[in-house]
Amino acid sequence: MSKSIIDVAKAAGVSKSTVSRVLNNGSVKPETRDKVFRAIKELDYYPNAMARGLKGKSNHIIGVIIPKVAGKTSSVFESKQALSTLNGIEEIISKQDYSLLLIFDLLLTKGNEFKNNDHDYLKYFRENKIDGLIILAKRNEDNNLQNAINEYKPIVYIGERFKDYGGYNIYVHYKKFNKQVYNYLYDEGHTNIVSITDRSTIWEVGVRKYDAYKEFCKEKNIIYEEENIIDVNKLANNIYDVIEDKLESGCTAFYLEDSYITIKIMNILYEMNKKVPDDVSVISIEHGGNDISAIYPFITTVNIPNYEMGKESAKLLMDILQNRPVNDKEILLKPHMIERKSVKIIEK
Amino acid sequence: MSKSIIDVAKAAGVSKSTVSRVLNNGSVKPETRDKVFRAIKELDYYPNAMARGLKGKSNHIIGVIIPKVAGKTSSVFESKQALSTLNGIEEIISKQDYSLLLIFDLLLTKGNEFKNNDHDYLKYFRENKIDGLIILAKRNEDNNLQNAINEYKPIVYIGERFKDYGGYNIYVHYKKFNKQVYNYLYDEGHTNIVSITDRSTIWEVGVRKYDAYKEFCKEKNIIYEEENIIDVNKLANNIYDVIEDKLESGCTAFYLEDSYITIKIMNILYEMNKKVPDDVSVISIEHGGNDISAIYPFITTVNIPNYEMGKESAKLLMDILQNRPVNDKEILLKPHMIERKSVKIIEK
DNA sequence: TTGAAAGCGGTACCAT
DNA sequence: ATGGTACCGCTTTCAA
Repeated sequence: MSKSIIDVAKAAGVSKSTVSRVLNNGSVKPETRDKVFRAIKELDYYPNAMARGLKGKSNHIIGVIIPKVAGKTSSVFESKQALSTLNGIEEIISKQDYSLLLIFDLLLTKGNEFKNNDHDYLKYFRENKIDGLIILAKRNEDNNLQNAINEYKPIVYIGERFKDYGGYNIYVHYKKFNKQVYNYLYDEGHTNIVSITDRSTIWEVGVRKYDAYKEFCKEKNIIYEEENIIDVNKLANNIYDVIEDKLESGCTAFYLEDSYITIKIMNILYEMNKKVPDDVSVISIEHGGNDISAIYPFITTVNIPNYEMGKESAKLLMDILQNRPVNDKEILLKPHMIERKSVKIIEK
Repeated sequence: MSKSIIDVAKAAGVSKSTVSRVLNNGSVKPETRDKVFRAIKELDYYPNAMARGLKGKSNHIIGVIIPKVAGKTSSVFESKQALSTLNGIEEIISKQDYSLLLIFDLLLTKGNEFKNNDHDYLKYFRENKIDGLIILAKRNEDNNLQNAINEYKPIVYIGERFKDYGGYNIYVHYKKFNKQVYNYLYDEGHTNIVSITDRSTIWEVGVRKYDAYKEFCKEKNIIYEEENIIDVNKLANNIYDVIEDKLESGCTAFYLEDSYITIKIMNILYEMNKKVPDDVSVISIEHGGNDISAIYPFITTVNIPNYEMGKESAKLLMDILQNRPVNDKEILLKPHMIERKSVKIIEK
């Protein structure tokens, strides 16, 4: 049988109000406080978080909404983006004695776009299960979020800039950095660039590649070819053929989405006996620290600060929950490139 | 302002008892039920999980204790073991509309062993935050667990066989399978085998290698050399030298702990211009599906069913929580080896 | 089938 | 500084 505050009160010879005060750092005479603490120890008493929550007290749980892409074989816990972000969140959260409630939200594919499941994540607020929420997902089309920020407890959205949102937002400018990558390759002499991307990723990185490429082509006066961005989800088992095709038609550089794709492509290039960067250049995105460079130490990569995004969002949330002043409701983080030896300089 | 059961009762023109009955599938006249549901919809009412929990009702949250190894740079969300297991858990849990509360437990290093932090994970039960618990950790020395199984809600322990525990246990026989690996290499003609392992992993796989190797040596009449098991945590930056050393002293096969170590060693062997398996044989452990074979398609691996362990443990927990009959309190799962082309047959 | 009321384990206000 | 008590939102028993 579990002990209640009344048991403690009896054991300590005080009223339950006093015990409550001790528990909540109210003003209590030191001796009384000691008595109560002794009783708590003796009885091995722990306050019931549920009962506390009833009065609107924090339960020290924050929710993280993690998108699950329906139909994708690889699951949430295999996405480097999500994992790095969770890492960052955990780093902050666990120091503050908060715990993480993972809320999985199914993303349904709808043509080329995603649609959030009707699963209503806001119910976790309504049910009072969480004190705050971090959302890692495509949510630009999510109207609920708009209302939620007024109605409920704090919500931090991680991903792209959420226009007209007005809530807390940690973001990276995906289109911009994608363009920077294209420009970098261009400056090294590459014009026939093929991206292999993954639109079914949880964030918008892949999606923004299209706009970036379009702008890039326009600015550099290159003919825009839609097939120069390949969505792995659309490829069945013919990646090999597609790569071969692209190489034959003059592609000099591959821009790869993540470690999974990079590994796949590197294996294929190896089978083809193509050398990087002598035969073809390669540039990749690292979503989780050095997940690519650990395997291929010579590949030039762009590092997306997912870990930092997680960290910043958790910090922000903690600040809000603990009534510390918040400077910026929106924080922009920037990817950075690490040049290694996988991009060949092509003389023009 | 959030709505309460009383608001619904008023709107529906019934008493709050009736609303409660509707919510909990008590017997209510169909028309009344309809009225109440309509009111619930209209008001956008959600029962407060806290208030429910107060009466001992399930809150549909299960906890997962995840060990964090203190001082290790790589974090929880980078351990393939933990991730695969979480994947399995998530797979089951989310179908049943439960969510996961992650509880991070710091593991302190104490000489060669680990010691659990004084962080008391049982408080999550005492505080009524969770309905059940899955523990992924080294806990063989944990006495609290012993009491906990009687005192609290269901706990499933994943890892090794937990002797004299009496609780729910999903396990793999680590020593046995380690020995099978050694025997396999022996049958292919290898006797000078070096393991590169990681004792600071969250589970006992690495630790059991020592016993396995000892037994193996005894049975096969090989001189047991402690330095033939190398703990990466003890190596500073001289892995390269150590590998070179071992190769020079006649080592014909490396038995590698996980994908991180495998990647590291493969890179070093590449630098040394040593070919696998011509110059040296390699066998690795996959903790997360094909995390190694995706990168090195020719490496022979042993697959530890972490995903399945997660799945089984979650199933078990769900069965218990939902009062379904439970057949086995202990479930043994078995790793399996996939032979590829990284082990050379040595003629004697 | 339904309603009234007690109680779950706390918090917080009002007295003393 | 401490105690008494109303109340948080819900479940459950008892009576009607």
